Amino acid sequence: MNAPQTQAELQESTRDRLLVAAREVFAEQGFKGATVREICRRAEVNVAAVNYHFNGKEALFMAALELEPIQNLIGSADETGSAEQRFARFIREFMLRVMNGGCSPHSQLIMRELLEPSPALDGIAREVLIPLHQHLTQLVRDIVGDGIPAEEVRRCVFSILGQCTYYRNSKEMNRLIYPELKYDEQEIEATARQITGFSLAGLRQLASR
Amino acid sequence: MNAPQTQAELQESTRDRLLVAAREVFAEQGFKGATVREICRRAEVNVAAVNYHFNGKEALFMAALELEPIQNLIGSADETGSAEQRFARFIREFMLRVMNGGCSPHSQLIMRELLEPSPALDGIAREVLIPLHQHLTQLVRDIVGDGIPAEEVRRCVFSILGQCTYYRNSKEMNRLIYPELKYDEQEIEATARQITGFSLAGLRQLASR
DNA sequence: TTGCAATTCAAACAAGCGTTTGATACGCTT
DNA sequence: AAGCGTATCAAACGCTTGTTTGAATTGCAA
Repeated sequence: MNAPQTQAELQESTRDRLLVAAREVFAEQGFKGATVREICRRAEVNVAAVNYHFNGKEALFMAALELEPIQNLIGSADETGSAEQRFARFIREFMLRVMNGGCSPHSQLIMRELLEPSPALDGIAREVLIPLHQHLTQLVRDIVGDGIPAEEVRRCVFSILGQCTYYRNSKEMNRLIYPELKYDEQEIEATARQITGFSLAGLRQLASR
Repeated sequence: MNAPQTQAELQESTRDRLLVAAREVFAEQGFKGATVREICRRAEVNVAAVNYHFNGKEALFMAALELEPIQNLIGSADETGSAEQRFARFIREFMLRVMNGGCSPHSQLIMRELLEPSPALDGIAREVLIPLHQHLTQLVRDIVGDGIPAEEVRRCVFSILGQCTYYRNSKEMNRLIYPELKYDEQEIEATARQITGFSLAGLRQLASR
């Protein structure tokens, strides 16, 4: 029974190849910029496959999103240690997933969605962004204590997420300004430490008021 | 001689109306998402006007960019006061221009370019982003002193710009998460204070090492 | 008024888009 | 081998895109 049954299971199925290619192209070009023909060319399948296996470009986009990886980041958070330690771990995990140095285009896709709303924005907000904000808000609250107004905590969450996403989103642009900059794992770790240290300084200042 | 000479000067010229509409639509939809027909519809001109007065969509985009306003932000910087005071003023000025609460779509357009590279990216980098980074780098350097390695200063600049751009770029998304959030002038000022305070804490920590 | 260049316009153009079609090939059961 | 549902394919569909065309209109000088 462990012998391959069908040709579809021998070689990676058309459907799966489509999903892989779709994530790449959508991440690079956005929903509008990506074309069905380019996706199919990269997946080496016929254009009609998109409408056969999914139901059009939009449904393919939804399927390509696969929100679980980012959801896992929040769900599987290590709850041990001090608030600051948990915060540092979270930033590191987040950055490793968000920068696509060896990482899947999932995050790139979702990050892109963050600023170029598409038909999938609602679902992403509900399943990823709101939990993300809630998780980060709790982490910040644990650090600054209960004496800080909610809107200040919210702004801190914005400041933290802003730093994280900037590195991802302006990669292309930064390459023009700092051509020598490489985004290897070492640089990502350094970036995570920078964001952690920078943010903790801001949070501690708030906590000490 | 102060009487209006031509009809073109009586009513706003076709060319100018095109530029205004183009800035709006490009800012809202990006270069790829914007359509010539939509721009012309809003400007109430014929579609052929784009290719008559400019030379196609791309040239219209370049003309619509008008980099001066952001360049002015750097050029006309008030150089009085301490480094921290200059930094605070800069963040406030920057945020007021970047959030389009009553502001022209110029900044929105340029900010959009920051993450959705278009044919104009090179020019923008040369004329706006590099001076912006240089200016901010100098401000940071003035605060942290000369003892800090250049790459750490660079990461600080990233952290600061990240905060500034996040508020702009994830406005749409944040409306889904915090529906009650309004981006009036008061909120923008509060945001600028948050970014300033948050960042200064991080910079002071670095300076004290 | 006449003439001329600049401007505007409706219409059409070729190219690209997402999607549909109908035929063909394949894998599996009977 | 025949039959059947699944999967693939080239081709075409209808639509939108940016751009071009050639005629009509306008503004101004002679």
